[in-house]
Amino acid sequence: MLFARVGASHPRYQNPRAEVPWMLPSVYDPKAWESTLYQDWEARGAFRPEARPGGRPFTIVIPPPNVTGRLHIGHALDNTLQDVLIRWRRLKGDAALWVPGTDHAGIATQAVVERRLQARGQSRHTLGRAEFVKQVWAWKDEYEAAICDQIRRLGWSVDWSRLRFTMDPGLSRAVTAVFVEYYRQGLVYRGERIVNWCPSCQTAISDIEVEHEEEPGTLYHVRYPLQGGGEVVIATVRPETMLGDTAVAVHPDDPRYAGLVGKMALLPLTGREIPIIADAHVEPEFGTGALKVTPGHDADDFAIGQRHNLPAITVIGFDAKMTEAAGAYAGLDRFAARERVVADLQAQGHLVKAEPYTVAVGRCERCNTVIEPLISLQWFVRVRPLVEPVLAAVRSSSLRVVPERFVRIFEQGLENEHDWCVSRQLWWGHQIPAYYCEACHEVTVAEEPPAACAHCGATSLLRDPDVLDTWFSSALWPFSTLGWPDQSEDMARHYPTDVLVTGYDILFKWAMKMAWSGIRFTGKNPFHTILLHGLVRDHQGRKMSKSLGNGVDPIEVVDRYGADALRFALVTGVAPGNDSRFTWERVEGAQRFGNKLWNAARFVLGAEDEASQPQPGDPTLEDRWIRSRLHACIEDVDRALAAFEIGDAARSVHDFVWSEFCDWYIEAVKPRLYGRIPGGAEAVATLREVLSAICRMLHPIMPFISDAIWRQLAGEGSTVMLADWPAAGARDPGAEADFSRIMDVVSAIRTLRAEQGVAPAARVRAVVENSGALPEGAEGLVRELARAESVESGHPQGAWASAVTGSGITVYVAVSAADADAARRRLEKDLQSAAAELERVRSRLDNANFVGKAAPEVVARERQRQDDLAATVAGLRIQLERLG
RNA sequence: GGGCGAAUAGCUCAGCGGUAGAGCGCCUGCUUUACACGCAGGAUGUCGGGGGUUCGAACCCCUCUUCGCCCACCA
Repeated sequence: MLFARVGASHPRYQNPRAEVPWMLPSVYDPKAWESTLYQDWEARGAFRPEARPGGRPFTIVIPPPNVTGRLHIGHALDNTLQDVLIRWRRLKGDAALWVPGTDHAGIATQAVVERRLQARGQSRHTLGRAEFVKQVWAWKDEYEAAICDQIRRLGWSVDWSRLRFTMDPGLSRAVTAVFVEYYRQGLVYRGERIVNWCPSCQTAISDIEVEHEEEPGTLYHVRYPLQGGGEVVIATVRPETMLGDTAVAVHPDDPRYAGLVGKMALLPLTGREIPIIADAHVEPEFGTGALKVTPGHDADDFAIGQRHNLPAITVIGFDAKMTEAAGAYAGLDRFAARERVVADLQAQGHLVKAEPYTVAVGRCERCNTVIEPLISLQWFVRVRPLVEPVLAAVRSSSLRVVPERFVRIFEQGLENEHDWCVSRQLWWGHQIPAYYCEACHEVTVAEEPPAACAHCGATSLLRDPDVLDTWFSSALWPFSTLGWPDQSEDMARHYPTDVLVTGYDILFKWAMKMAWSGIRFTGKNPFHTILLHGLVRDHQGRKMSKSLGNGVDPIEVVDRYGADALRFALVTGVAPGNDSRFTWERVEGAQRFGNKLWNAARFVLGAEDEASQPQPGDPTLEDRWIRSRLHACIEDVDRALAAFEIGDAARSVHDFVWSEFCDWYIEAVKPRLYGRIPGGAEAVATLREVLSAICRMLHPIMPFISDAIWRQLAGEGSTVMLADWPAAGARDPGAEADFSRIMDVVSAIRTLRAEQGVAPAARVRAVVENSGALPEGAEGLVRELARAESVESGHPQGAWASAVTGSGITVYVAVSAADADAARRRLEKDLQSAAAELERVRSRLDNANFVGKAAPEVVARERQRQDDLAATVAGLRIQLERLG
C-alpha cells in the first residue's frame, strides 16, 4: 500500500466510540502524507506541462530566490500564490509550467562567503579570484539544494526538469548577448560619472540600492571671503567636502547676488580661488541662497559642474578617507575630517553658525554604510529609450498591474528612472564582456573574447574585471530561463509568460527591468499581468528581521502544522498588494479546517457501507440545496481566482465546507444513512459528489490533504492534481430558499432549548406558527436536527416558549417545567427588536422623499417588511399576554 | 515636495450605498454512532474625529488626526 492509512493517534483524542471501521485516524497527520504525495506527483510527471497534452500553455517563472540563504516567510507567501494559480490552471486543463530557479545575488552572496572566509582568517584576496569564485560555487550548490528542499516541503508544483540558475551557461550566454547588443545600439556605455560608492562593499551600486534615511544632522553656515573684499555665506551639511569645492553658485535672478557672479571667492582653509557662477538649480529660499559646488562628491554638483565646465576634485577616496587633494586633512576618515574642518573653520572665524537640521543620508541597503558619491569609471545602461515602450504597454493595459493602484506608481517609477550603473567591483557574477587593448587602450565588446583588438589589431587584450549588477541577469529571467537567445521549443510555447507574482518592494528593482528587457529583446511583454503582494510582518506588524529575531521559518511551521495549514493561513491573511501579519493562531485555524474536512471525508467514506438503499432515488430538498450551494461556491472560487483574490477563494471554500456541508448537509443526511428515513443511496452519491468537488476546489490552496482524501474517494491510482476542475452547474433558488427556512426554524428551536435549559438529550414538542412556514415534508428533518419529538403547525395555548426567526417565522417549544422568566425575557427581547425595526421601517415609509426617490423594488421590500413586522409584533404581544 | 496604504468586536481581519460580519479569545451547556483540532447556544461595536453629498453612508466627496510605506537633484 502506497499510503499509510493509520497515523499516530492524537494525545487529546478521547472518544472511544470513534473507533472507526474504515481505519482512518480521526486526526489528519500531514507527516503521513506530504512527502509521499510530493514524490508521487513528481514520479507521475505531474509537475510538467506535458502532463496536460493539448492544454493551453500557462506559464509562471519563479522570482528566483537568492542563494544567500534559506527561504523566509515572504517567499512562502509569494510562491504559494503562484502555486495556487498554477494548480488552478492545471486543473482547468492548461499545460501549466512553473519554472523554478535561483539567483546568484552578486553582492549579497559574495558578502556571506567573504564573511565565512573572514571567520577562518582568510579573505578573497588571499585566495585569489579563481579560487574564491570556486568557493562561492560550492556555497551556491549547498544553498540551492537547501532551497529546492524547502520548495518540496511547501508542496510547490514546479517543473524540476527546468530548474535554472542565473549563472547557468545558457543564462550567462543570454546576459552576454544582451550586453553586446545594448553596446551595439548605444544603450550601454562606459563613462566617468558620479556614482554611489559603498566604502564597505568596495563597489559602485545603483540608485535604487541606496536607502535614504532622515537623520538628525547639522547645517553649517560658512563664510567664504571674496577676492577684493566682501564675502558670501554658504550653507552645507557636509563641510568636509568644501576642500573639493570648485565654485559657489547662486540663482541667476537672485538680486542679492546679482553683482557677485563672475567674481572669485577664496575657499577658507586652503585659500584656493573659485568662481561664483549662476545656475538655476540653486534654490534662493534655502539657507543663504548661495551653494557651494563640489562636483566630485555630490550628484547635483556634478551636474552643475558639467553645465559650467568646472573641474572636479576628489577629496574623499574609495576607502572613505581624505585623499592627498585634501591637503592637511589627507588620511583622515571622512567623518573625522568633518569635525576637524568645522573646528578649523570656527577657529579661523569662518563659521557663521551651526544649526540642527534633518538630513537625508544615503546608505547602502546591504551593509548600511553611508554611501559616498564618487566619480569613477563605470558602465551604464541608458534606460530612457528602454522605458518608453513599457510606459506604452502599461498605459494601453497590454501589461496589467494588480492591484490597479500600483499602475501609477509603476509609471512614476519608469518616468524617474535615470541611467543605470551596472558594473560592480566584485568577483561573483557575470563578468562584463569588454576587452581593453593594451596597445591602443580601445575597448572591444564581444560575445567571445576577441583574438585581436578591433581597432589596432594588437593581440594583447585585458578583460574588464568587473561583473554586472545581479538585476541585469534577473531582468532577462522570463526568457533566459526558457532558452533565449536560442529559438527553443519552450520559448515558442511558453513565452510570453502569463503572470509575474512578486512583492511590491521589487517592482522597480526587478519587474520594471524585466518589462523593458522583454520588450526590447523579444518584442513582447514578458507577462501580461504583474500581481503584487505585500510584506509578511510579525504579529505586531513589525517587519521581520534578523536583528529583531522575530522572523518565522516556514519549515518550522510546516513541521508543526503541515504545509497545507501554512499555505491556507498565508493566503487568507492577504488582501492584494497589502502587507499582512503572520499569527500562529491563523495557522492553527487552518490546521483545524484541514482536520474538519478530513473528518467530513471520514464520514463520507464510511457512509458508503451504511447506505440502506442500493438504488439511488430522487434527490431530496437537502440534496438539491447542497448542490446549489456547491455551485455557488464553485462560481465564487472561479471568480476570485480569476481576479487574483486568492484569500477570497480560500474563505469561500472554507465557509462552504464548514458552515454548509458539515454543519447542515452532513447532519441533515444522517437519518437517511442510518436507515431511519429512506434515501440513503442518493445521500451517499451526493456526499461523494460534493466531497469530490471540494477536493478539486481546495487543491490549489491545500494540495496535500485534498489529494489524500481524493485518493481514497477515487482510488489510489488517481491524483486530484490531474483531475478536472468542477463545473458550476445551475443554482436551485427554490431549494435554497426552502432549506434556509428550515435552518431558521431549527436554529430557533435550539435557541429556545438552550434558554429553557432543556437537557441536550431530551426531546421537545415544537410548533411552527403557520403551516406554510416549512416546506412540505420538512418536519422530519426539523425533528432530527432540532431533537424535537414532534413538529406541528398552529398556535399553541398555555405556557410555551417562543421565538421569532430572522425570516419572521414564530416558533414555539413546549417545556415541561417552563421557565416563565426566561420565556418572557426572550419574548421581550424579540418584541423590542421587532418594534424598533418596525419603527425604523415606518418612518422611512413616511418619508415622501424615500418613497419618491428610492428604487421601486427597495420601497416594495420595505412595505413588505412593514407588514411582516407588524404581524410579528402583534403576535408577540399576544404571546406575552398568554404568559401572564 | 509629491504619492500610496491602514484606522470596523479584546486580537487578526472581511464587508465598500439599502437591517454591522468571520476566525481566535470570552461566557453557558454537551462523550451528540465524522470531527473535543468538535457540537449547540450566548455576550461584545459612537465602523478614528468633523463636515458634506444622498430618501438612505462603515461604504462616495472634503478635511483633520494617528500609524506605516514609497518616490523626488530635500545644499
